[in-house]
Amino acid sequence: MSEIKTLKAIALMGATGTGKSALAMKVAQMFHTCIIACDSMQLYRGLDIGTAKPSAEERQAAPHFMIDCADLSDTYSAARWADEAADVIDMENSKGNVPLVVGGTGMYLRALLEGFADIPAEKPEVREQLQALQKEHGTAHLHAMLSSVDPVMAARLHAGDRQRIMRALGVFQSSGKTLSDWQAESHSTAREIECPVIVLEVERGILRNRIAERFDAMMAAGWLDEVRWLDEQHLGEMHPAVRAVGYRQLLGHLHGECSLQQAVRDGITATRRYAKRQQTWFRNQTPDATFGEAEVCFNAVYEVLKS
RNA sequence: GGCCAGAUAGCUCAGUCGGUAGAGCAGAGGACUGAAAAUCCUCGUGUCCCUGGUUCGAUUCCAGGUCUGGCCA
Repeated sequence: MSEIKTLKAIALMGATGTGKSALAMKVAQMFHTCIIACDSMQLYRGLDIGTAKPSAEERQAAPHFMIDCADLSDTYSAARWADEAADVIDMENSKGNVPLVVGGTGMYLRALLEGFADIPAEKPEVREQLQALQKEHGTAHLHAMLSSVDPVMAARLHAGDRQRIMRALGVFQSSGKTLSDWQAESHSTAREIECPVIVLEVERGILRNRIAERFDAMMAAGWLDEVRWLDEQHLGEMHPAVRAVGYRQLLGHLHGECSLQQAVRDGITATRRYAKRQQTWFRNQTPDATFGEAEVCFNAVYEVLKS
């Protein structure tokens, strides 16, 4: 039994394109601390340009964690990220550092701060069967299945929400216990952590322009070659990387579904919608956070780190 | 200059046999407990181009005008 210690970190979150990484770099250098990427895509090796991954120089200027820590063949999850991030925080704390958790993946931060129910992994063959069923009979059929097995969860989920429905069925068929029971009964993996959350906000209209400009810059930097490489990995359509914003649209073009120009346009739109979803998340799921523009966020981080 | 076809939501268009109109996309808001850059839910009043005519009533029919395409000169 290790003694219970309180982890200390500070989270700087924000939608894609808000400039949180640049702000985090500045603060990390100023206080000689490290950055833990809270990003579900930057952790994959090979996805560089399209994920706006920090450059080698930037990673040298300030230590970064949870970047390039997985192969594309790995299956990552919020819980796994949270466990590994917590280890990094622990290690850095013991060196006297308060790490900056920086990114836009809200659920990963939630997993770190609140923990998840301790549910055993789903069996891969169960998942495959469910996917086949979904393809053949549709999502509503799976929802009906869930209703007979876990009515509590079924009532909570919309009949079209295939991802969550498949998760709920997968957990039940793998463990013999319903997801709602797991979530209600199981002890949480929550750890002791002290981590103020600061959310960098940028006015929607400005963010929209920035997203378009950045998308073009990524194209100019050779993003399409990266997507060609990704295509050659033959990951299958369920892999997170091939469904990621921008990658998905550019893959569509490579598969002859539309012109490059159209793929870029659709990719920009998809990125904007993603940013909007992130803003909705932070606005409503992290109500205790400090919200503001760069200066407000800098001051908030400064107040925490100077002590 | 002449002829033809258009002109309806931010965009592409449907429709109203004359009773003031609706889809897709875009956009906005929301949900979110191990794929989350995912997955899903909700939201449609707009001088129906302008002016006049017919009519109880015109966005719809008629005439003229303006603009945009196409064809002919």
